[in-house]
Order: sequence, then C-alpha cells, then structure tokens
Amino acid sequence: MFAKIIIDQDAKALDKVFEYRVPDEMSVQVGERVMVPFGSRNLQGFIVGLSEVCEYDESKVKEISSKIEDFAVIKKEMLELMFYMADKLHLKLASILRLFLPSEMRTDKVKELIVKTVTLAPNFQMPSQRAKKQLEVVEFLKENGEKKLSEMSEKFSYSTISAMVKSGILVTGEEQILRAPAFDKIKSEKRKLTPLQQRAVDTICENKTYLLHGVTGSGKTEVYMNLIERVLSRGKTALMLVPEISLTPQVLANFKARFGEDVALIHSGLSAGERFDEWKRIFFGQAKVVVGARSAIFTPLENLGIIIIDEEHEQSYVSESNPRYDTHMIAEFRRKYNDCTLVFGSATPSIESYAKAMDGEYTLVEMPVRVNGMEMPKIVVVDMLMEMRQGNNQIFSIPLIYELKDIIAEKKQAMIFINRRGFSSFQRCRQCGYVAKCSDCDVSLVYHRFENRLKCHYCGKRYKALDVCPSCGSRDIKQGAVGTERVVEELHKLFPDVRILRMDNDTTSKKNGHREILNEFRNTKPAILVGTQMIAKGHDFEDVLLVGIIDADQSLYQSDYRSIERTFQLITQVSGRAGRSSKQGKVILQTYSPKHYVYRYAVNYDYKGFFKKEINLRKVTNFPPYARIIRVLFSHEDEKIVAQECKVCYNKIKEIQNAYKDEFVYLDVMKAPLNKIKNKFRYQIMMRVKLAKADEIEKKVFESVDEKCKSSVFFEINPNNLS
DNA sequence: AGCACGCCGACT
DNA sequence: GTCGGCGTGCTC
Repeated sequence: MFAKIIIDQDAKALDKVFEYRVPDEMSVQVGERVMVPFGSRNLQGFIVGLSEVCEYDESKVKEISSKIEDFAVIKKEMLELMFYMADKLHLKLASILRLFLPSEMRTDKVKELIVKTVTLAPNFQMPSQRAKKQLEVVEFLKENGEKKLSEMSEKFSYSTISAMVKSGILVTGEEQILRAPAFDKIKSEKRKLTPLQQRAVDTICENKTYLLHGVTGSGKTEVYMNLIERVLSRGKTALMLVPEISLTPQVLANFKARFGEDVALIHSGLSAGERFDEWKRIFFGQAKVVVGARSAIFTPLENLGIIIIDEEHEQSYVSESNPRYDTHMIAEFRRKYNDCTLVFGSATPSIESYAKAMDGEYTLVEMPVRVNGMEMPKIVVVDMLMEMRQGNNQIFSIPLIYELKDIIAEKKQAMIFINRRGFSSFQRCRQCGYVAKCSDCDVSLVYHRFENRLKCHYCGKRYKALDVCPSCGSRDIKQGAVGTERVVEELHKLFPDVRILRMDNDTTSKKNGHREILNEFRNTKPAILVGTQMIAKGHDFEDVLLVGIIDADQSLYQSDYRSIERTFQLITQVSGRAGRSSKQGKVILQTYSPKHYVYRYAVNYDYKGFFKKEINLRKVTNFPPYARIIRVLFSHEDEKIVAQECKVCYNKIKEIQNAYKDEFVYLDVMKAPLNKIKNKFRYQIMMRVKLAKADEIEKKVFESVDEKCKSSVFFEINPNNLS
C-alpha cells in the first residue's frame, strides 16, 4: 500500500504530493498525520490519498515512520475543501491544511492539562475508629467519588491524604481537563420575537443562501439564536461568525447563557491551551455551536445545519495575508457540502452581496425597523469648510461642542469616532518640509503623545519624537491629521471635569483591555468615549445619545473602488450606537465635502437608494461585481530583483492580454503604493478583466509566475486595500 | 523550509 | 594548506 502525503512545510518547492510506502503492520486512513523520512530529516505529513500502485520511482520511495494520532485529524469535508481552495485560490496545500488545525497542534507546545485525582481503592480497609480525619475523607469520597487532589487538600490536610494513599485506602488517578475560555455569567433572557423577527425566522428555513438585511437595532442576534435553536432541535450543529472586534464579552456571554456547554468559542483572546481544547470539543462533537471570528469557518463541525455570518460586509472576513481567502466563498462551499442553510446578515450589506440578492442568487430577507420602534438617530452634516470660514479652526465644530455640552449637563454619554490612532498622522518641519519616515517602510511615522514616540504602524518600529527638525534644525514642527489621542487631549481642554475614555489598538492590547474600558464607560455618567472602528460595533449603551464623527471623509478618498461603500457602512454602523433605548439619538457628522452623495443617502438611512447609485457606477466604470480585479504583488529585499521579476511576469501577462484582447479592461505594472514594508520592496501588476472569461484568465495569470522566482508573490482578487 | 554539496576568500 | 562564506538544488 502506498500513501500520498503532503509535507507540512510552507515552501513553494514542497507544494506537491509525495508518495510513501505504508508498512505492512501499520493501518492508516486518509486524513491522518504521520511522520515521514524526508531527505535527511523526519517531518510531519498529512495522508491525502491511498493507493495500491506507486506512481513514483518505486526504488526511491521510503516508508512512513510512525503515526502521530490514531484518528484522521483532517476530515473528508476539509480534504475536499483543501483541493477546492488550492484550485480556486492558488494556495500551497500545506498552508491550507494549517488553517484547519489549531497551530498548537503542530508545534506540540501545548500539553493536555492533566490533574491528579484520588478515589477510594476498590475493597479498601476502613481506617481505625481513632483516625477521625481519615474517616471523614472516606465519607466524603463515598459521596463524591473521584476528586481532584487540589480540591481534597483544600478540605483535608495533605498529610492525611498521603498517609491514606500509602496505606492503600486511596488510589491516585489522572484526569484530563479541558481548559475553557472565560466569559461573563449572565442570565439568559429569551425575548419574545417581534412579528418581523418571527417572519425572518420562518422564512429562513431552506437549504440555500439568505441575505438578512436588518437595520441596526432590528434584533438580528435574536433571530440568529432562534435559527440555531431550531437547528439544534433537529440534531444538527451551527456555526456563527462575527467580526473579531464585535466578539465582545456581552456577545460571548449571551451565547453561553443561551446554549451553555453546547457552545465553543474561538477568538484571538484565547490562550493557546484554551484554543486547543475548544477545538477538541468541536472535533469530537461535544460542542454543537461554534461562535468565532473568521478562522472559525474552518472548524471541524460535522452535520452542519446552519452557517451564519454576521456583519457580512466587514472587511475582516477577507484574510489580507497569506493564505488569502474570503470567508463568503468558504461558507458557500461548506453550505453545499453539508446541504445546509447559509445566512449573511448586515445592516449595510456589501454591494456584491446585495447584487447577488437582486439577481436571485441569495434570498433577501428584510427587517426594516428597530425592535424598540425607535427612530434611527438624526444625522446632522456639518460643513467644516464653512466652520473654518467662520473662524473655527478647531477639531470640533460649533454644533458638536454645543451638543456635547448638552449631553454633559444631562449626565448622559457620547461617543466620538475617529478612525486613526495616535496623536497625529505625521510630523513635518514647517521650514524645510522634512517628514519623519520609517527606515524600514515607505510610510510616515505616527506621533504618539502618550509615549512621546513616533511609531511605524506597519512594522511597529519606534523612534524619538521630533522637537527639532533633524534636517534644518528648526523647531517649527507641524502635526498631521488628528488621531484619537489628540481628540482626547482637546476634549480635556474643553471639558476638564468630564471622564473621557479612549479605546483603540493602543489601549486594548493587554488582555481584557476592552472589557475594562467598556465597563468603566458603562458606569460613568456623564462620559465621552473616543475610539476607532472598534467602537462602531455591537455595543449597547442606553445612555449614549450623541455620536460625533470627526473626519467622515477619511475613508472616502482612499482611491479604491470600495471606499464610498465603506464610508456609507461606517456612518450607518457608528450612528447605530446612538439612541438605543428610550430617546432618539443624534449624530454630528463633520466633513469637508458635505455635497458628496454618500452623505445624502447616509443621512436618510437610504441603503437601497445608495445601492442603486453605487451599483450603477460600478457598471458604467467596469468595476466589481461587473468585472474582476486581479493584483499580483511581488516583494523582496533587493529592489532590482523584484522589479526585474515583476517585469518578466508582466510581459507574460501581456501575452495573455493579447490572446484575450476584448476581455481586459485594464493592465499595468508599477511600484506598489507602499513601495517598501519591513525592508522589503514591493512591485505589483494590476489588471481588470470582464467576468465572462475571468476564471480562465485568472488561472493563466496564476501560471504566469515563474516557479523559481525569488520574490514572494501574493495574488489578490478584488483587493480591499491597495497598500 | 532546511540540509548537503560545491566552489572561492582570509586565516592558523 | 584548511576553515567557512552562502549560492544552487533536491527532498517521495
């Protein structure tokens, strides 16, 4: 018997199937992990096929040395998914397989947690009547059976226990403990569904793909929970994904309260041991509901009844580094494989998904009103140019300051959204124009006042802040665009007595950072919470009556085709934070381009109007979903090598273009917008092709990259950001 | 990826 | 003379 094996090494040259002989006395299955002799080393491999015949030179074929587990860690569905992904996304087989297992499993770093236990020996001799403590132990264990040694020594002295072990009354044993992630314990409050929610639950019942379009506050989570309950009652399992940043303690607590031991949680806050143990509970069928971030789409749940992807439009569902994949596509594969239901939910669906709903590929389900019947907050657009003309050069507009004063007087709360962390986006010398840049990356450095350092947001390198210009010695240093730190500082000046909290990557990096800030905010009134993206999602604070958006244009002018869509989504999401309980909220949106159509639609919460406008634009300009963008990014330390290799590839793609003349809308080669990151130079080829033959062309483009090229190559389809 | 093999510079 | 630099090529 011969086994087809993928070596667990992430290298281009090893990205193929190797053959090994299965020793006669060994029985193996497809999907198992084994150790194999490879060159002069012994490496881990995955069995992906078995055959009676050997297709390779039999004299060179070696034998499998040993098995790692006695069961198949890669189940059949995942194996098929691997081949599907390799074919569609041109990824290395080993790197795909790594997505399917907790990394703890490959490195062997995490040990199973074993604790010592004691129990009464079979046919033990009763201790003498004089040994009072020993008699207590016997009584206790008669009632409780086996107990952890640590628990016993809390109740009884260690010497009593060890004496009893010695005399043979007790025997020690071992028990494996599954580490469980922490969560807040709350009572499950099952709310009665509104007619709208009930209709959604009733509609979503077939084994197809639905798009649930529900405004913020329409109670989508309750719908999800009901759908999951129905699936469980039919003996099936459920997978629910949420964006990492909305995996808040409240969300986790809610699911734990509702589904108890049936839920496994997968998110980046878990320790290695917790993640490993949760994965095992899923693998062996103990957990029937998985709630997690993007990577949880690969969890080995069997007998799936439903997959739910909440906040479907979120960029975080697309992995931006290798191996790059889009969760939508994986979810669609698993839906077909399991013949189950798939739900994409959002208040602001991505243009692509809504277009699919319009075309009938997805079934559209709508929830157009909030659960509590409250109106959406009123959005006021403030023209910052006008403010400047009237002599206000501050970060905050007059209306925003006015509303903030009101909030403070009434002891309510406000959120200020600014999607940039740090103090200012750069420091520049006013005299000579010198800008502080990172030595390893082609970006300007962000000034962080709290640490008084300049930081590179790409590689994390830190530098001394500028007080004099290193180039001309001037002390006239200009600060760039405003970040969260700056906003907090200015607010302090305006409202010295009010508690102002900041929530961004820098204040939440330590464990439970999120929870601490949010809890403090919840319990402080009045208070202002300043934050980036991460305050835009899922937080339910009933006393937040005001939301300020400092720089709404920021996401608008990012020169990629999704920037307008993203701006609309962001405004809608952030606005959804205000007025969640009894009083209508207000949103102050500051912009320098108040006439842009995105604001007109956003102010009226007119998603459909916005969609029509946007999809039309995509159609006439030939952008997705009416065309496909393919980007090939090369990177290498040596600029000459990348430029050269990229050019060679470009010439080959030009030949493809010649063969498919009418299909190419655009093709060019250039330096990447960020020419250097972490000391690696970056060059790219960009093309846009019509949909009809896009698959065919894409395949040819994949093949056009020289196998032996030294640069690392990264393919992106419809990229989210072009840096 | 990582290890062996192989061909050129500076050192006891 | 040799030790060791890392370019190239191979691993079932």
